[in-house]
Amino acid sequence: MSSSDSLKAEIGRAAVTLGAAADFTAVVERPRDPTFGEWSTNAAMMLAKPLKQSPRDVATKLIAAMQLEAVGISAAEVAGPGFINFRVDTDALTRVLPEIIRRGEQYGRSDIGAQQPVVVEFVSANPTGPLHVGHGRQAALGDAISTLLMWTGWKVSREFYYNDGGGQINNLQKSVQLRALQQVGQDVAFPENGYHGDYIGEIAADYRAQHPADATLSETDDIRRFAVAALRAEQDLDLKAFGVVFDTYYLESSLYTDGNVEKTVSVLLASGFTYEKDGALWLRTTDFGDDQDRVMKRSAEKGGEYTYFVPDVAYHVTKWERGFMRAINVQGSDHHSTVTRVRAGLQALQMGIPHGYPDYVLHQLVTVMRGGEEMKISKRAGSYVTVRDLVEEVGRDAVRYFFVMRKGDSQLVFDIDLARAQSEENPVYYIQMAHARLCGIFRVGGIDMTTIDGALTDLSVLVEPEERELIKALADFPSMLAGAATALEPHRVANWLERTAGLVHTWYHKHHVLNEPEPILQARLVLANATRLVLANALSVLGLSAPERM
RNA sequence: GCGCCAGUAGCUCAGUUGGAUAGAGCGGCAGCCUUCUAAGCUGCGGGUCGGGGGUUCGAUUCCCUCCUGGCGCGCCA
Repeated sequence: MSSSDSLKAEIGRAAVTLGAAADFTAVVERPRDPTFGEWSTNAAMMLAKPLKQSPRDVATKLIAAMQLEAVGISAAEVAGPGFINFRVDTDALTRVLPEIIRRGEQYGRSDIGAQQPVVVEFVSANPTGPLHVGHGRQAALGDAISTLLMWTGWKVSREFYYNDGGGQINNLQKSVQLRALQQVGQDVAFPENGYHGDYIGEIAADYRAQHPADATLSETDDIRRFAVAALRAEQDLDLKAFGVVFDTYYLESSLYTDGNVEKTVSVLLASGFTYEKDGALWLRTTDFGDDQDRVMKRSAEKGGEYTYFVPDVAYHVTKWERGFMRAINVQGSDHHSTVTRVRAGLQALQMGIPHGYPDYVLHQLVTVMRGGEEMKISKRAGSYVTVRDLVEEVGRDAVRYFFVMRKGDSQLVFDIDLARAQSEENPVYYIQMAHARLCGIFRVGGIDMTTIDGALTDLSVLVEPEERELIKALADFPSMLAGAATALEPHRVANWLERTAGLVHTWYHKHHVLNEPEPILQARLVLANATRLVLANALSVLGLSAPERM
């Protein structure tokens, strides 16, 4: 139980003695201005109306009714329109430091998820080209969300869905085939909507070298398999460069071979929500909130195949049947039209899947700037920046940080020149530097940090304002993390890191540790060690390294 | 035309789920290295929170409406 929880409970108890409803719960938060104290509540303003008294009167009575010492409060005062500000005594404040060190890499973890299984699907790029910067944002975001959920007690499975079927794959196969034919001197036209990237020609050359038996370059199945395998291998390298590891790769093609598509179709047919029109099979998704009905199976003139929609629904059925009570899809906002469609398809099955299944985290697309010009991200035009290019140019940590430092809802301009120019004053270096500096204290002092646990140290000497602010930030880490996980918003971790790193630099600059009198030295070593640990934990949540020296 | 997202300092963006005098970084200006890393620190200036209504003790936050930008609206994926 954190100190704010016990304070909240005490406010609630006191409120009931004044006549508040038994289920009254106060809001306790950090006041904006640190001179107001450590905690603040608006309870008196919330109670003013039901109790028919002025907020300030309620506040005064509330304070009188509370047992402040019992919850570590040294002073309480009424402020403004009726806020109550609380001051925490130093002993209660510093109590968190030994706890942080004791829990170490576990500090910040909680069991909100109760070990329930959740699948987080992200990247899910078609194997038709290398991963571009948009995928990079998704990889950083999806990976951080997954880690956040793990930290808050969910059993997380990271999943990559490969669209290795459908028209784009046929397009890929044709593109490779035509490039191969051109390479052996045949005068064949290359379609405008084919894949124009240089990598297509490379794959074509590799195919010819490894399949000498296919002299006429007509084995389309072989070409398709070869091209898909080659691009999957490329994407794996991209992901490896980025440090993202998936638990499962789910192949769209397996939904056909395993019979899941047919099974889903038969259930939908039996549901009564399908109909035929213009020779095609439709699903009445408008019955479930979609803005138009969707084609399941194309008419004979259009090839008679299932649309992407059907295996997509079948895929999400497997998520449910594999035991994932919760599913989160991280996608670019250009796919947002699939949200209601997939949910509608799952509802039409009437198999007890919840209405909001799956959850979606949609992120706005990334605009890439280079040399002051916007680069068009188009796989078919073959002009775009890959994840690997980016990692090689600015480093993995910096790329990851830049992609998660902003809320997914806001558009992200990734100016490559700026990212490189900023590398010396990059926020990620600023944060990592704070960690390295703290490690430096132990290194220079010749002190083994593993011996600093604070269990028997007198921490009451940590009275400087900069120290109290820093300790509060460390104490807030678990609730910040829980909030970020609940909202699926990793950028909150980044914001916390920047703020806390700033507090570290301020403290470091103003107060020394080594060569201070023994009691202060010991107490500050405890603070330094605890801070170092929490910074490292926060960095690891975002998939960033915590260097001990830079 | 309809749907989703966004609009906050010169620029890039936060804003703890409705709280107090709206913040940070960068840029600008002025300072700080015999002291644990100057990859850093301190101070100053900078605002019609897109506009207008509404809800209430209280709105950047919730509702309505308009303006601007991005994305989507296929028998593509």
